[in-house]
Amino acid sequence: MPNYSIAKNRIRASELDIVHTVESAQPLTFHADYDFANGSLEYATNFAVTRAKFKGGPANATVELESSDGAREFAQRFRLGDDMGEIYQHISTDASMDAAIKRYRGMRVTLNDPWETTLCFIMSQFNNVKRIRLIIRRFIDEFGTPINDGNGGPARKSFPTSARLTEFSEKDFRRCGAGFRAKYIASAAEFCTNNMDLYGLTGKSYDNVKASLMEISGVGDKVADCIALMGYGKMEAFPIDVWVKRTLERIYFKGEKKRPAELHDFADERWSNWRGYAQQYLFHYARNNSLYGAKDRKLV
DNA sequence: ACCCAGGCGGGCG
DNA sequence: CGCCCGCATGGG
Repeated sequence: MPNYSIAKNRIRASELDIVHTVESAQPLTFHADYDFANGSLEYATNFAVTRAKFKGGPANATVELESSDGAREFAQRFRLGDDMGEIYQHISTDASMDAAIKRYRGMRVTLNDPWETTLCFIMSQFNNVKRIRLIIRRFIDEFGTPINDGNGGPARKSFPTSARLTEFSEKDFRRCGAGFRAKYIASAAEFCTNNMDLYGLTGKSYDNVKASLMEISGVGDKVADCIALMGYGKMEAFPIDVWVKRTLERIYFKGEKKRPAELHDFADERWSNWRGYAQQYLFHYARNNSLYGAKDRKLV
């Protein structure tokens, strides 16, 4: 039985919780607008605007798109083809994971444009989610190209391509609040336009993709894993940020400090090829629980 | 005021 | 290799 179905502009999907998905700090949510009162999401992609309205509970969600054009892309972007039952079975290895899954059931890892993902996660280093959103929005405002959504709605701009950003300089990026990351972004935009084809990496192995990404200045182990996971759909990727590190140490190592390499090995063994999903649930769980040092928060 | 944030590159031992 | 440091900036 398929995990979702599309009929014209209506999508039915099991295990899709849009709220937790947009709150879990993935590239799409760094600039998409979600209206909590209406249960509607709006985002720009591929020079088109997609508007979606969500109905029903997360267990059996219905998504109504403004037009049928974006349906296939929506399904791809929210990974509706994933068998969440199978995934949960793989990653529910203990009481902590069970709790995270129970609380955030239906939260998806999203699949985003590789360059968009690269820029967002270069921006993420030594930064916080709220400020990443702020800076990314400024980048879209400043450097994005206007989209005619044919609806008379609020103006939208496309996410600036790497080629587009080569028309600007480190100084311009700094003006958007990128700070010391501005030089990485200038370098990455140039490199990804002239030296590396990010879109040519699709279909390569996780190890291959990650190694290539790490050739980009400003992309290290953690950021490369984020891009592999959310820009290429590599579920073997396990990004270890401060939240995930703290949480793993706390839950599985009695609070002892562990080096990333050891935590990578631990995750590989424990969650096998679905560790990307395990990571996203751990990350979101940690960020929303004071137990792990988080302050109370709603949407950031 | 002080502290932290989805880390990284470079320099040192 | 591993370790340590500085880094821009806005919000709690």
